[in-house]
Amino acid sequence: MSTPPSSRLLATDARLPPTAAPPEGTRRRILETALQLFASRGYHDTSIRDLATALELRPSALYAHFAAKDHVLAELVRIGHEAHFEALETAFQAAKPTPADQVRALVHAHTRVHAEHPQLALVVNEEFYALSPALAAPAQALRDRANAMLIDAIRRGMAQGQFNPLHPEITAAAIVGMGSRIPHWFEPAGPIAVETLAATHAELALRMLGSVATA
Amino acid sequence: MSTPPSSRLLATDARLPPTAAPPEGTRRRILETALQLFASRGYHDTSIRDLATALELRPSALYAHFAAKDHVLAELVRIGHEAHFEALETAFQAAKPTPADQVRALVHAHTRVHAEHPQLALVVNEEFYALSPALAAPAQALRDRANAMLIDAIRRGMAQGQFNPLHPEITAAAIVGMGSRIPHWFEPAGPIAVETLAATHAELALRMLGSVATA
Amino acid sequence: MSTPPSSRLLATDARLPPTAAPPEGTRRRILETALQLFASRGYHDTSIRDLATALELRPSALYAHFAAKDHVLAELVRIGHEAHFEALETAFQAAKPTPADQVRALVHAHTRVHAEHPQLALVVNEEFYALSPALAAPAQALRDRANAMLIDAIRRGMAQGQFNPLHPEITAAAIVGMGSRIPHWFEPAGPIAVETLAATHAELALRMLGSVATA
Amino acid sequence: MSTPPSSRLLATDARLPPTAAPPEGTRRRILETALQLFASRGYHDTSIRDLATALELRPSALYAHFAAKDHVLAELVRIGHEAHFEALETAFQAAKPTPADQVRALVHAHTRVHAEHPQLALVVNEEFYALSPALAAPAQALRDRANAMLIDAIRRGMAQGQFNPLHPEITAAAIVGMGSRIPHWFEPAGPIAVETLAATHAELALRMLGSVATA
DNA sequence: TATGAATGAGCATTCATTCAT
DNA sequence: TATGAATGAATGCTCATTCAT
Repeated sequence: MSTPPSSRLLATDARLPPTAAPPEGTRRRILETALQLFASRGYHDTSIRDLATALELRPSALYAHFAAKDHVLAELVRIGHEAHFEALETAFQAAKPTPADQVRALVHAHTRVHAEHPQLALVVNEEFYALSPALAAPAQALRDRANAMLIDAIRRGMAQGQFNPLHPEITAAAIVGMGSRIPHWFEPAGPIAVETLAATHAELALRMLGSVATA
Repeated sequence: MSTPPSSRLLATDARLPPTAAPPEGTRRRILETALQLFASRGYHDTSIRDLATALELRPSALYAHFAAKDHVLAELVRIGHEAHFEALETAFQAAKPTPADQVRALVHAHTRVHAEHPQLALVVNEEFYALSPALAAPAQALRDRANAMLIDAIRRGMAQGQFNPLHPEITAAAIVGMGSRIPHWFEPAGPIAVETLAATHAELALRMLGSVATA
Repeated sequence: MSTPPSSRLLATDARLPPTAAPPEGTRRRILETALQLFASRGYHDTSIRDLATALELRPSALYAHFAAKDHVLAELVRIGHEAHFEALETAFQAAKPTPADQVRALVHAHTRVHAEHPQLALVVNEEFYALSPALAAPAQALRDRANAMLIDAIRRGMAQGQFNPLHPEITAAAIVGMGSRIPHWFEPAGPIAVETLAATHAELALRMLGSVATA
Repeated sequence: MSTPPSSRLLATDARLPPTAAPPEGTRRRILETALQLFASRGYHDTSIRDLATALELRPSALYAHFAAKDHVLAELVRIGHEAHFEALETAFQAAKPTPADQVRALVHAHTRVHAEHPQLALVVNEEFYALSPALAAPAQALRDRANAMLIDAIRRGMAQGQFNPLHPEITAAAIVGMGSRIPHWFEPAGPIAVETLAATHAELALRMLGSVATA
């Protein structure tokens, strides 16, 4: 028998993004607490009992709010993807219509969402695979649309001679990946401000793309 | 009751790196099979019975080779870290002693290891947290040393005026993170060659650092 | 492979003493059935499955009532010690305040408890060691207090010249031991009445002490 | 999860009586080590692995010496009963042919055996029930013959008007029981000498029988 | 004699879930 | 909405024992 594992992520409070969030009440409390637990110990290592204990509720009480354990995860994944997609869409629409500004806006928003909601980002990115295809489908659709926005901007930048990536697919994957890694090292209460991180990631993306405006 | 989740990673064979690998025999077969299962379904969603079934062995037989389930994971994590560290050290020593060449060599090696052993990379990066601190300690030490090699090269490049990163910490995290993301999107049997990926990541890293030689 | 062992004790019903007993319900049924099984086959040779089968319950149902197998034993040991201690205290208070009468009352009560609850006596005396120190502590404290009552009466009898034991410690151990042995040979449904046994043990104790009143 | 239980008996070395003992060698070492473990933790709580570990042997090695786990216990029980019976027989034959002297001799020997071999006495008396009837039979026969020797002496003493027990069966059980209790409280290295204990128990027996010589 | 690897049954316990209240 | 009691399947692991070497 071994000592219990260390936690994956120790952020103090697991907030749900205001938009796309469910109303106040027990259902919301369940989601917030599940977010905390799934982020720190993983979906499969969190039992319904653990969740109920943290909520000061009996396990059976949860079934008045969610049909099954994986529906709780599915709802968190849905919320995370919707908040992410809305943030990207809003940023994109507010950006000047040049590829560089659009990429900057998209990466900035992408980074903010990950830095401001690290637990949700972790659960969305790393526990996603625990969902059955049916439950994962809506989220996957949003994910594909978000990726398409970035890739489209990159293509236009290349077509206009503004971007000069070494390899567009690899570069796009690397840019998106910067966001996914945030919960693993970035501390919201640490020395780096979220805005600094977002701005830096945006400029890094342009450097990676060989943007003529930046080079 | 939901349909079973889709697999996280569907690579055909889970190879162990030749160096730092255990000798042939049942112990080795257990590690290879566990690697496959842990990579595709996660440590917590793989039972000893699943592992035994895949090995055509009885569950109790595993305990003649490993003291407990988490010792299997710990061994995989150890092997992964040792292979990674050795690859980086070898590449570093073979590189010309300029910061740019050293960064290029380190990122190239880092990328190769992740692309050639995606299951091991996934388990090492994403199931690491399931280990107790005691079992995780040796791997953590190697990880810290590997990170230090890259950060040291970056610092020297900055001191010599060769690198001009927007923010060294954020940039270092982004460079290292490119490797960690590989198993999530890169397919060894796909259209991009490992060598292309490694070379591209290396050049991307120099762009991110604002390397004068590349800019 | 050998034939199964014979039972240690085959009394028909395992009753719990009315005082210090838990209320009716499943928890009580578990204790009564566990008492029967622990007495006849021993704690370590009784599995949770055996217990559940005898109760016509599934093993997992027991865990709604007791945290672990050893908590069932600990509760039985607690009940046994409390009933024993209460019986001794009551008998002591009702006795005339002479050492001889007090010893007679204590040994009489001690004997009755063992003869009327042989399964509980057996479990308390012979499975006690299977408990961890923490779970055994409360019972041990009561045991010490009960022993002290007898030893104190013996000392006073000696001081008053009423008892003339060959060796007080050995004699006290022998007197107490008469009770512990009861479940091993005495049959409540047999030819000797409980009252006869208790009265005889009381007089035997006085003989052993060389009581002047009896000699 | 509970802390491990305390040991039932903590005597330093578990010796086998010289008579009826097996020859030197591994078989003997197994018996001695098993005696120690069975006495301190009980037969059912001692695994073949525990035994092998204590012997610095592999579990499978034990099967070259004993057919099964319960054969080890059966052999210990046999040795214990033979040593006990021989001691009683020798003492009886050396005693003067009066009932009082015979009882004195029998109780003296009975006590010595229990005090000098407390682990064996414990295992013989308390783990006996773990044996199947077939394996227990030879020991049971010796036990019955030993009891008969004492009861016979008591009957003769009564017939000759030398004993005046309150109740012969109860008194006989109490006398025999003094021996069985010894391992539970008597410490060979403690302040009471074995000879003192044996002599005291012998005189206590005569007091209990209302022996005219002693009264 | 002793070993290492394996077996098949069994262990205590936990799992997600149900259901009458 | 929430509970207490229960379920049936599964969990990681240990058991006594076997057997080829």
